[in-house]
Amino acid sequence: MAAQACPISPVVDIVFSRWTTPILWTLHELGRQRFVELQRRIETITPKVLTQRLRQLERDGLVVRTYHPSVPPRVEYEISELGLSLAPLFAQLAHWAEAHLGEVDRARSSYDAAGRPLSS
Amino acid sequence: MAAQACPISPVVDIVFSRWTTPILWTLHELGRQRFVELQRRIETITPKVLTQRLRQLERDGLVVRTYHPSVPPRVEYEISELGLSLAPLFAQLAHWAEAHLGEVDRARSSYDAAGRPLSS
DNA sequence: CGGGATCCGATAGGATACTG
DNA sequence: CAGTATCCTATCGGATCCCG
Repeated sequence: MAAQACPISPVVDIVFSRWTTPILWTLHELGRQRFVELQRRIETITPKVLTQRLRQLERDGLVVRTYHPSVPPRVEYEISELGLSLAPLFAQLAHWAEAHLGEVDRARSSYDAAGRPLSS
Repeated sequence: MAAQACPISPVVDIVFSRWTTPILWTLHELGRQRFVELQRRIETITPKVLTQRLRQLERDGLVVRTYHPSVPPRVEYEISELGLSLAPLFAQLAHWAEAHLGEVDRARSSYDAAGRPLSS
């Protein structure tokens, strides 16, 4: 479902699909966590969607799921080795954000200010 | 529409929303291009969606649109200065892809091979 | 607790025209 | 050429209930 002629599309689909960044970020910052903890951290996500995304991340090898058979059951999620290899990438992303997000905001303001005459 | 507790979500929304990577990549690799050229390069995108994404990228200041009033009209798109600042990020992404995409594939295979007993 | 099952509405995005 | 307009579908994601 990606777009050709772009070698990074596959990675983007894997790493930057919906909700994956908050999940990976949370796991990276706060370490191993249980399902409810993740749900509370991310706040706006529903259990259903969280499960979907966690399964996908687990399948892609970015996250490790550990099941503890007990009563009540306990399941913990943590970043895998492979997931950790994304850290520098995320760091650079954060750096870009800090450096250039203001410019984006300004660009938007000026774009919205000029009432797009669709030419010129 | 982003998720809290994750400082890079805003950037992801801007840079890695659907179709933006192929568009930015194409413009970056092949330089200034007209609408149809982009459409042909990306192949699977429809004119409507291409317009939407280009407008968004233009609004965010990542792409510059130049309108040449002539018959037939000519419109050209190119990466902006701000868009160019993403280059190292894309390079690192490509690098990560080359280094780790194989592991993702293997993880998927092994996940699919084991018929998920949902415990263990 | 950690989900799965089901229903359901919103919306992104494809297909197919048509125009300045 | 560079889009816009219209229609229509598919997928996403929210809400709710339930189960081991």
